[in-house]
Amino acid sequence: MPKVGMQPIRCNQLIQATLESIDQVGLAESSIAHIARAAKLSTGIISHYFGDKDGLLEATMRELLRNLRDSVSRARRGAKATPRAQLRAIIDGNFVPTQVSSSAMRAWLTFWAASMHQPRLRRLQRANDRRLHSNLCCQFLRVMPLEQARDAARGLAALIDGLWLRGSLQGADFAGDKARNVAYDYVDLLLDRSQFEGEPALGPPSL
Amino acid sequence: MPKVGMQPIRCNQLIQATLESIDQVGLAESSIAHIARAAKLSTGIISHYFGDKDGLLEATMRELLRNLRDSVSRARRGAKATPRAQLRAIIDGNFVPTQVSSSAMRAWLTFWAASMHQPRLRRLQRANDRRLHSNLCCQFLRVMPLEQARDAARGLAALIDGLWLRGSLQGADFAGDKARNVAYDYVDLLLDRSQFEGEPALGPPSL
Amino acid sequence: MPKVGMQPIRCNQLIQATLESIDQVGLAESSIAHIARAAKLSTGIISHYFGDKDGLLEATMRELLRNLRDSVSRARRGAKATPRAQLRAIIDGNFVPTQVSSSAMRAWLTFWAASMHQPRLRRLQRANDRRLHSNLCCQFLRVMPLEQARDAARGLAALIDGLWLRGSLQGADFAGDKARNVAYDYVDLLLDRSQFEGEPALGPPSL
Amino acid sequence: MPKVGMQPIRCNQLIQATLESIDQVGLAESSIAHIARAAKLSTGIISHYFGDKDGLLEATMRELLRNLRDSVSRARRGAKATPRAQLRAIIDGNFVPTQVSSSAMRAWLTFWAASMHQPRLRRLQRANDRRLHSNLCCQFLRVMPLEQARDAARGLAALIDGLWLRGSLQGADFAGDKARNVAYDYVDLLLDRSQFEGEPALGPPSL
DNA sequence: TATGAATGAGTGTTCATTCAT
DNA sequence: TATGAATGAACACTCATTCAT
Repeated sequence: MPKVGMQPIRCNQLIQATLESIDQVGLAESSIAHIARAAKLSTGIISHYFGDKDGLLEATMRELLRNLRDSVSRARRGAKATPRAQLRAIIDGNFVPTQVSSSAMRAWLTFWAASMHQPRLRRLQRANDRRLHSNLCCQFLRVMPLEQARDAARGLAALIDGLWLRGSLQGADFAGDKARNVAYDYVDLLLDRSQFEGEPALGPPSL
Repeated sequence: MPKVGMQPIRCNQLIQATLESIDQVGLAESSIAHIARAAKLSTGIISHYFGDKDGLLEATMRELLRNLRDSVSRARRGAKATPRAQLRAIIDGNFVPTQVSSSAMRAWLTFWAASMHQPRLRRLQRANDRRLHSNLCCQFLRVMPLEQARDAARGLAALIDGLWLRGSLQGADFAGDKARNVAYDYVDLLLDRSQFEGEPALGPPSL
Repeated sequence: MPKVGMQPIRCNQLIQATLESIDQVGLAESSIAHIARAAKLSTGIISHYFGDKDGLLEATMRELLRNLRDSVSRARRGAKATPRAQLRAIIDGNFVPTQVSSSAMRAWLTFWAASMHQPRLRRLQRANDRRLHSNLCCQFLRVMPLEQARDAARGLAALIDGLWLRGSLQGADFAGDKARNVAYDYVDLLLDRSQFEGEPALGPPSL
Repeated sequence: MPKVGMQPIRCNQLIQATLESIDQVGLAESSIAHIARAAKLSTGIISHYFGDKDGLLEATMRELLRNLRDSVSRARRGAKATPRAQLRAIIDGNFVPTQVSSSAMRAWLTFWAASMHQPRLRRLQRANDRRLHSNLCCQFLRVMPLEQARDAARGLAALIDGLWLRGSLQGADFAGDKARNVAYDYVDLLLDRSQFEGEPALGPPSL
């Protein structure tokens, strides 16, 4: 019998090495040889487990997305059920230290750019995007009408992405707290106006 | 036959071909041969005018930045001097149709990503970034204290970038109007709170 | 669990898979992985039984040659002892259905080509070639002088090979009957002339 | 202006190097690097002129076919118009020294084998095959009925191919004269029987 | 006996760059 | 000024082979 159960170990090794390589030299310079060297494995192992380079990149992006999803889920579970608390939790999930490390943010920007011309990556990005929008919209809908909620979700999603984008363009590790506060503040502005001006869309504005 | 005065014509031809190529196949697939073919020129001409490929890319990014700067300047000159009008003008300049064409936005995201690991491009991106932040901060400072103004500028800059980012990730041409309105609304929220809550930082709140 | 007595079973499995792979995708594309997959075995087993890929190929060619030899022997044993009958039997042995299947003929042409630059295969091919020539020559010698018999054998051997070659270059299964008749006819022409013109080389022309 | 008119020179250099490489180490070992080295050119030049390796191989096979076609045409033009003379001329064209050099014959067998699984090469081989058959058939038709002529053509074509095949499997340069005589003899046998036995298919048997 | 994980040399191909014209 | 022929290093990927289990 062959060495068994290595698959998840090797896959993770290679995905981490890919993230490391993208962080350090960028996707364009992240040759298979470079990644394999970073993982202290041979080049052949990549096709063995991922078929080809695109397979590894896709798996790496999936890992990134899964981490984010988990991070947001965890934050939301730990928060109260009010719209404000839930929205803050979503923001928290997006700005926990693991997500705002220089390495993670660079990977995000890299995959965003790559997804423009790679259908597989694109699909992943779109699905993630829709989930974020839908999560935000859901919460806003509890306190404002549909059209307003959509715009609020669009704005908050853009703000989060924009904060990330700017984070990834800074070399040093990014001031996650500062970013989070900017987003918190935006949520407050949106919710406070809603409470002040209009009627909640569904039920009482139990903020 | 040594034709003279071809330089600006050729340079522009090549820059436009680069943008076209990035739009259509992405930076990774934009080989010199591909760009030269799109420009209907030979490969050799690129080193002739730009030294090497990086030179062409840098020139292309400069062109992009110049266009944006011009667009913002034009919008601001046509606007009233109030903070709100100036902020809206900056937003307008960022969302005029030429800036929110699919082609332009893809180029932006591409260069953002590339600038992470290319010092030359990075410097350009940072300078542009600082100018936007400073422009926004300047206006916010007229109606709020420094710390608040900085956060407001940070937030608005992030929102603008985020709206662009999301625009470039959509295949079709991007709903510039919708995006602009989201940004307008954010400005309004920020300014209105400031007017309501506190004293303007400098002079009367002549909004 | 060490199963015993698997060797001949596994060897045959692998040889058949090799022939199948050569038939379907050609020798150039017949990687060890491809062959092992066709045999529903692992790649490692090949070196276990045959040392390396060349060993497997050699064994496969030997199998091919043994089949042909057996086929000819069987046909000759079932035929009368006259030169004409024996020559026809040799032809029959070369054109029985198992030998003229598309799969077998493609394998033959493949190994012929490979044998040009692989000493081991070459030796096998030469030995086989000599046996055919000698068998044919032997029969012709009974009815014509040495020099003539040699030329006749050379011609008939070439005709048989040529019919095979053309068969293997046709995609569909090859018209063995047609081919056999062409060869029969050639034998008749050679023998009839000999009977008509000259004295047999050895003994009476008991055709 | 660039160095001009190099294309035919380089193409021919590369085709000759391909033949040389196939002769010396076989197709399987004829890597692009090996061929380029033999041509004293760089590897990149092959894609420059032929697109890829398959393009070069196809061009090489075309060259081989063109040489054969020319050789046969030349021989036929220099021969009398009688069926026998024309058939001998076709044989001559197939066995002139350039065609029966070790190098040429090995290339033939190589391409025959390769054509089994490469549609492009296959098409070339089939076209060539049909031309030979049609040429032979045409001549036989002048002295025998259609069905007989077809079989005669099939037989002679197979004999020619078989003689070549056997030639290519011999290491040393091949006895073209001997081979030619065997084929001549076959033609004589076929024509003489026809003259003796039956009526010519078309017109008087002006052999 | 049999597996398949792992290797790394080798392949075809692409590409930025150079340079003679 | 402009070309495109030519280079050769770098790339992703394949593969026969080895070996721990």
